[in-house]
Formats: sequence, structure tokens, C-alpha cells
Amino acid sequence: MADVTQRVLALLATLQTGRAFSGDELAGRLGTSPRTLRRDIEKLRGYGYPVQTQPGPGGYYRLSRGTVMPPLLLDDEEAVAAMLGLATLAASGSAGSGSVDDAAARAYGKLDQFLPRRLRHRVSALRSGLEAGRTPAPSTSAATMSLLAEAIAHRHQITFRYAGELRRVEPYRQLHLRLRWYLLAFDTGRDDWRVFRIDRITDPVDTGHPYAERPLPARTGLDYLRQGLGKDSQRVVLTVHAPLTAVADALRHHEADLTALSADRTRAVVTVDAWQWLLPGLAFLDADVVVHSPASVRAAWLRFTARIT
Amino acid sequence: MADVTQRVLALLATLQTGRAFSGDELAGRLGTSPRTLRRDIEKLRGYGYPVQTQPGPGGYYRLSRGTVMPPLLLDDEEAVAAMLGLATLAASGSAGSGSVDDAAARAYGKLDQFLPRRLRHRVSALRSGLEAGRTPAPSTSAATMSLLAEAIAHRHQITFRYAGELRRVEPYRQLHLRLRWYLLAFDTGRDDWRVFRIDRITDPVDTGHPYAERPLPARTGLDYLRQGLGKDSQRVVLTVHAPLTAVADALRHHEADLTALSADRTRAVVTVDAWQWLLPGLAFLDADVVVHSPASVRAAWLRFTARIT
DNA sequence: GCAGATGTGGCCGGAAAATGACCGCGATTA
DNA sequence: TAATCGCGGTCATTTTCCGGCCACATCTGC
Repeated sequence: MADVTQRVLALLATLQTGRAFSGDELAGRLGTSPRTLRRDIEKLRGYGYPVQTQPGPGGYYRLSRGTVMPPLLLDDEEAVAAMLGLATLAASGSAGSGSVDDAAARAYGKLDQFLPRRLRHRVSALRSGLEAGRTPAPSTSAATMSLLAEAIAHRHQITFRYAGELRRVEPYRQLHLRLRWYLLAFDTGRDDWRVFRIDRITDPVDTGHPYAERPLPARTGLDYLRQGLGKDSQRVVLTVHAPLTAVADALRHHEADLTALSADRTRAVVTVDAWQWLLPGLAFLDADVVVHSPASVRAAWLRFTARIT
Repeated sequence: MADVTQRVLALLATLQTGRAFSGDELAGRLGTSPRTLRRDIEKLRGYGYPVQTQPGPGGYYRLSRGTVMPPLLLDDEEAVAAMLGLATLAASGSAGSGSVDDAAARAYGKLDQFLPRRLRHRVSALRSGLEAGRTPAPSTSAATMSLLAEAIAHRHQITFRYAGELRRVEPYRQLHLRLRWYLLAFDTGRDDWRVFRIDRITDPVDTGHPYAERPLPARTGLDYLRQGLGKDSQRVVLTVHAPLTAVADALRHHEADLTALSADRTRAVVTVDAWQWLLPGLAFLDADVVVHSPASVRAAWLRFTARIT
């Protein structure tokens, strides 16, 4: 890709996903050197796109929210991904009327109308050859998510019923973690931050009442959610003698942070409620495993292995 | 404005209005010569943008999107579902370059370009309020899925490498089950039906060689897959050094037949798909366990304990 | 507080692309 | 039939781009 324009377009498309990317990662994706990437970023800034950066370890580039984009096209892979996304979403949940899975199933049926003609045959081929099994997951209402999104964008307080109680909150983010959707909000009644499961929210109402934005309680909403979910859980550090991809597969149901130590050794930092849940995945993986910390898990682990021999 | 990228971006923005522009007008707006404008248009076409032109008096350039694609097909819920589907898909996987999750992330960033104007603000509100955490999962290549889809649609035999071996198969369905994608195909080498994990398929090639369709081995592909996954269920016999009631509790999720050998020793005959699933229950139980049969499980069990110490 | 990771931007020289001018061609319209 | 307007080849010149290198600033984790 020795074409600046195309590279900048790709850079925009990548940044627009909202994720943060490290310089090396972006340079790798765009097939160019870090130096050139910096120049491209600089160029984007020159055009008025607000690219945030953060130096230091864990540094990143990220596009500020809510900026206007030039028209970007879906390439073939992206079109395929769109279909798959809808297919998998349609397969998760209860298919109740008004649920996102239901809407996804409908959208899945007609998305090809939106795609460039060149891709239509490909997408229809994809559709005719797919079968998706239902993955039981909490079913979320599309209308609720949409209402929440609007309220977040306009900084409007909302009220809703949750576990029988009426709440009034300032909504900040909708978070997706482990197949579930959560709402991060400041609960004006409790005067503190709270995370709600969106599938349990009923009767949401946008009060239209504006609120002043507060700083997030953590660097990102997900960090806060993880902290909360992780209260009762532990970070287990292990080394597995298997390639990263294999480990990712084995631990796909867990919250894991993986690092490749070498081609066939992987360091995993897994957050789990109980170390016992790690066992099946590791057993299926059939690879040597060493637990490093915490000491309590290490001890329990050794005790267990002693007991089952 | 001696900057190609900026000029092309401006050109895109101008054309996005939907109006038709004459070459001279565009060249004037962009402050360049008609020749260069033509080159820019050519470049846009190269990127896939459908720019219509018309020679002769009253000739023009125009972006054809909007007239060709009726953008009113998705209702609000469906648009939301599409975004969520992409966000979910983008969050699952390892984000390797070329994987579907990566493509989904990019598509997620661009989808609003394809929605009716009425929905754009809604979708961009949704996007700016979303954060999705990564769920480590096997990463599937979008290109592979797409190739498989084409082959299925055209009933072409394909070859690919799987676990080191070269296979030649007649592809029938791509199946999604429990966060994984599978290919149901008739393996001409083995002369039988087989299910392959798509993330483990490499070097797929559409041979172009047609095949005659066979009846599926089950009512649906998923049925067959489920049968296959459950085919290996076996009776595992073990002795646990714990009271029967405790064992019953630990194995409550399994199909188990228990006998009290003594007050604190219990014989269990459990039917499971895979012995690995027994591990958490036994680990929570925290008691000595001995596996008696089958021999294969006993061997695997010992192997596992050796590996995790 | 220090070490290391990561973004920043200046500089350099060779390589590559962009530019505008000119031209003949073909399609379209009046 | 003639005028208009997009198309694209060629060419010499100018401009930009690229990647490597470096010194520096900033931030995190220990």
C-alpha cells in the first residue's frame, strides 16, 4: 500500500472503531513504519480530526468521540463480518418480540440490500450456507439500548425500573463484556456510580433533564465494570506451554489477558471467580501448565493434583 | 492545497452531497487542474467508490450511492441490532489482522454510512456510548469464511490443510455453535461426513470442481454437529473419598449414579461428553479421587495431573 | 525515584508520486 | 454537423513520501 490516501482512509476506518491502538499496532496494520504513521496522524490532525494520544507504557492513539467522517465503504471482509455479526447476534437470546436478536434476525435477512452490488452474491452465498445455534444469553431490548444511547449522547437523566425499584440515573456508557450488556451510570439516588445489567432494565424513560458531566470513576467504563465484577474474583497468573492462539481458544469463556512468551509458551492472566473453572479449558488444551500466583491458588492447585492421583 | 489526501477527502465530501458537478466546477473548488481532478476521480474509483459520469454537454460527476441503494430498509431496531452485532463480533476474537473480528470492528465504525439519514444520529449516538471488552476466542479469517460460502453456494469441492493434513471435501454448511464456527462437509478422502473447526482450516482453495449434492446426514447441520460433539459421551467410574451427599452435590450438573462404599467413600458412575467437565465439581469438593475406568480416561487423567504440576 | 515503554518530531538522502500542459479520441447533445 | 465535455496517454519538472536515526518528553510499574 504505497498510496498515502488509501492509507489515511484505512487509518480513519481503523480509528473509527473507537478502540485505542498502539503506534506499533497501527503501523503494522497499515503496513508502514511507525515514523510514517506518526506523519499520517499528524496529517489527520491537520485535517481537523481529533486524534487523542497517550505516551508512556500502554500508550495509544484514539479518535475522539462524535466526529464526522468522510464516507467510507465496506470492503469485502467487512461485509462478511456484518453478516456474521448479525447471524451470531440473531442466534443469541430468546428471540422475544422487540429483542435485539429478533431485530438482528430481520436485519440479517435484508442487509444485502445495503451492500455494494459487487458483494451481493457473496453475501447471499454466505447466508444460504450458514446455520447458527442458539447461544443462551440474556436477551436485550433494542429499543432500550437505543434509548440509552440517545440519553447518553444528549446527557439526559433517565429513570427506569430495576429489580423492582425505580432508579434515576445519569447514563454514561453501555458496556459489552462476556456476552452481556451493562449500563454504567451515576445513580442520583445513591449518589454513586452503579453498573446495571441492561437486560434487567425495564420501563426506561428519558426525562429530558440534562446533567453536568462527571469524570468517569475509572480510566474507561470497562475498567470500572471489571473492578466491580472482579471484587470476588482473583487474578490468576499462569504459564501455559502452548501457542497463544490455542490458549485463547481454551480460555475463551474467561476474562483473560494473554501474552506470548515464545512461539509455544503463553503467559495468561485470568480473572475468575474460582480457579476451579479454569480446569476444563486447560484439560482440553492438553498442555503443561504452571500456576504462578496468587499463592493461595497455587497451593490449592497442588493440593488438588495430589488428591486426584 | 497541494496535498493529495486532503484534496481527495474534500472531493469525497463534495460528492457526498449527492449533487452532480461538472469537471470544471470540481477542479475549481479543489483548486487544481481538470487533469488532476480526473486522476483523483480515477483514484476514488480504484478505492471502490461508484462515481458516475456523463460526457457531452451538461456532463457531470456524481456519487451513485443513495440513488442505487434504497436506504430505508432497516428500521430503528434493526439498525441498532446491526451495530450491536458488529460490536459483539468485534469483541470476540484476537483481533489479528485479517480476522473477522477485525473486519467487524471496522465495519462497525462505518455502518452509519449505509443507513438512512434519519438513523444516523441514533447510530452514532450508540457508537459513542459503547465500550466493548474483548472476549478471547478463536479467531476466524473472514477470507476463509467467505471462500467457504462461495464454494457452498456453487457446490464446488475445496481443498484445505487441517491439522497438517491436506483434505478434499464437499462443503455443505457453516455452523455457529457456542462461539465457534464449524464447517460441515463430506470428506471425499474418508468417504464420510466430517465437521471441521473453521479457525483451524488453513490454505483453503476452491478447486472449482463441482459435486453432486448428497442428503445431509441429519435433519440440519447443527443436529449433526451436536450429535458429533455428544458422540463421545462415556461412562466414567470413579471413587471419591467423601460422603455420598457431598458427591451428589458436587456432581449435581452431571448424570451420575452413586453408591456409598462406606460413610466417606463413594463410587460414582458418571456419563459425560468429556471427562474434563468433571474437574470443577471435583475440585470444589476437595476430596481424594481415583478414576477406575475407562482406561483411556484414566490415562488422560494421569497425564493431565502430570502436566499441571 | 528509576527503568523501560511509548509517543514526538527534527533531519537526511534516495525513491516515488503528483502535477500541469498538451494532445487526440469518443460520447453526447442541440 | 458542431460544440461540449469526459478520458487517458506522454513527458519534464517539482514535490512529496519514506524509513532510518536520534534526542527528548511523558507516563507506568516496580
